[in-house]
Amino acid sequence: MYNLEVGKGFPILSKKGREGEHMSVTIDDIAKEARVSTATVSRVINGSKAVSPELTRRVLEVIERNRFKPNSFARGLATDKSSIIGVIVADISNPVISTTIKGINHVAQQKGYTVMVCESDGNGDKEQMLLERLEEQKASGVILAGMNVDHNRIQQMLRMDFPIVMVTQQSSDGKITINTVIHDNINAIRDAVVFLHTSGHRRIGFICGPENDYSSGIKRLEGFRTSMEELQLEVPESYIMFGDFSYESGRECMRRIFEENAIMPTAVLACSDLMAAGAVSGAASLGLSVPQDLSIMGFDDTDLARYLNPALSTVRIPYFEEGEKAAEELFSLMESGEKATGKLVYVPHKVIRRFSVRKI
Amino acid sequence: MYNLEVGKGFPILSKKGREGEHMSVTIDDIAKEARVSTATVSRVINGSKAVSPELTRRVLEVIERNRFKPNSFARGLATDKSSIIGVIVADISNPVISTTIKGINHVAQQKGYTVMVCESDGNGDKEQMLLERLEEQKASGVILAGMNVDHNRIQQMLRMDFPIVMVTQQSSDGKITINTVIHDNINAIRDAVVFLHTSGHRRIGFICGPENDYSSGIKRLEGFRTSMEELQLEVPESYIMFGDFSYESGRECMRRIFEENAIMPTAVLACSDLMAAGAVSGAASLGLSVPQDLSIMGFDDTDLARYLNPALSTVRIPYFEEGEKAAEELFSLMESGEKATGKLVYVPHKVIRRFSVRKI
DNA sequence: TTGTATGCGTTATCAG
DNA sequence: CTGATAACGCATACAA
Repeated sequence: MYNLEVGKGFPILSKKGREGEHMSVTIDDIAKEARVSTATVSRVINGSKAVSPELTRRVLEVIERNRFKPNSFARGLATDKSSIIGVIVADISNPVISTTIKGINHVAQQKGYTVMVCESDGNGDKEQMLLERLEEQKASGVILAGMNVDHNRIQQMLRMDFPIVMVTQQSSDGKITINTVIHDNINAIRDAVVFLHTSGHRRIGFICGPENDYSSGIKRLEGFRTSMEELQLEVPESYIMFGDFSYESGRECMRRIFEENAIMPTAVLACSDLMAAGAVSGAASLGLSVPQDLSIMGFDDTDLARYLNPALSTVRIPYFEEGEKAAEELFSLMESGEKATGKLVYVPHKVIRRFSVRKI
Repeated sequence: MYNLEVGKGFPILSKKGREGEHMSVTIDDIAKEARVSTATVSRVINGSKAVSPELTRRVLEVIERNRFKPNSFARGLATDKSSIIGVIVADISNPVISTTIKGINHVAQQKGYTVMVCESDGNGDKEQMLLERLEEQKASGVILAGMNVDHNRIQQMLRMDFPIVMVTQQSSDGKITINTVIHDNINAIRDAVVFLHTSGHRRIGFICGPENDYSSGIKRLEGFRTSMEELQLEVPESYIMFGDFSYESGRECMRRIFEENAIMPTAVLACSDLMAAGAVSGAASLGLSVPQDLSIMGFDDTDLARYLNPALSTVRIPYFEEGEKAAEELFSLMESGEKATGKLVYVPHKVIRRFSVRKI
């Protein structure tokens, strides 16, 4: 029963490989033991075609008993597909990013996929290299989380073997060709401004992201300018400072706002909780206490916002859900076989009132 | 030249697959175009055996020109190895963990490996499932980062196809069979206690991790008890509270220390910066300000420690380096072909003085 | 519904 | 140093 004839005249290898290496059980072993063909085993594994209940039971039993796991290389070789999805990020230890990854992971795991997290350090060449590595690995899809990419790179990416979706940031030329899930930066900032306005603030400073960051830099600044205008509030240019989302830059921007203005704003809106934290610290070192002397508002609603004293009023971006949706988009693309449909999905934000902004 | 005879009588397939699918260039294409055998191409790709300069040049040129990337499935099938290493963590958005992952990633990337990050949510079954998934993927090795595992599970793990190393936490039965890289919890806590003692504190409270956490719970408590004893300092049991490393638990523990003690400690040492942050907040809500009324010290030296006001004195654990070393250990295991050697490597800690502890 | 026989792209063995 | 070719384990078109 174990020696099915092989019609080619070469010797049958015994089950153990060259040097007693750990040979794992294969679909052939299962087939023989269950007295069916490998095709049948394959069918029950993949549920691809109907198999009689009797055989199904028998096969399943043998699979179970031998703890058979299909070899993913062989499977990949045969199908040209893997069950891995890649995620490229600039910095995995950034809380916003890791929360997004968590969301991606959550749905990927449910779908039986594993995610490969790759860090680019914000380096374009490295990013390209990782994309290629992912292509070698035959990733079924990839998600770019928090990456700032321009139109040229988008075009290159569209040529990859897998669908790509962006999350948290969108392509910088406005033409979204790659599917993207994102929060509405303009309206999120507008809502923050309105919140400040409602609290009685009229002179509002702004600590911005870098100018070369489309979604989180340019867009948010645009949101700030237009909403201030709508409210008919004036904004001296010296009320606007460009940081880089870091704590230190928040501190520095605060200092410059203080130094460059005879009349200080009564509130400062920062584009990340981290910069807001820096701003609070900077204000303190300038002898200003928050919120008595100055109100400060953050953005993101990372855990940090709650840990600070005073706890930060901020706008919550649901990064976990954003990651989940991105993964869902990716899977739907993978299922439809399309590289990109240009779909853009938004995730809702929400102003969170805590103690760093006071009513005046 | 393109039609090498095939001696078996079946038709030669044309290069395009069934439906104009994206067929990628294979080693055969390269071999034909460079007028050599696939074996030779394989040799130059892997540098496995000497190939004449002339052929090497020719092959390389063709590879370059066609942007040939070996198919990792085929390669894996032939070698039974992948260039994937798995990392299992409980919570990817925990800063301590993500920093460790960053370190792992750093060396893995250099070595040409990609890492697969899997989240277990601290769930044992899920952890087992992920381990099996990694086995299916033929991961070359896996790192357990910050996972609390007991002896039984270690034994199971040793049966996996790949070497495993633990980082940040060690096996809970003291017998280290799995290679691990870790910081010295006992001495780190001792150094913190000595720091407090040197600053004049004699009544010291302790906010501990959970009792079922071997490395970060039990060990640190042990460090606290023995070092207090060495210093001949008394510790009422009501000075010791068990948290779970969260901000909220830090707050709660602080409250209980306050409620359960007529004579308050002058300093409280928390086993994570996060709990220390909670403790600061808890103290504030009790009318105690830090460090005037009470000194509080953290552990880990996450970024949060610097962001807080007052900035936390704490003990720095170099998690990034710890991750790097773990990866290095894993690679050395992979190279030697051993599953485990029981090696234990320590990473140095350091007390960081900031402003949450005052001299008395 | 089930079985047979390839092909998938590499590596590695074994001859030259 | 080089070439021919048998695995590697699975999926699937084609037969039965």
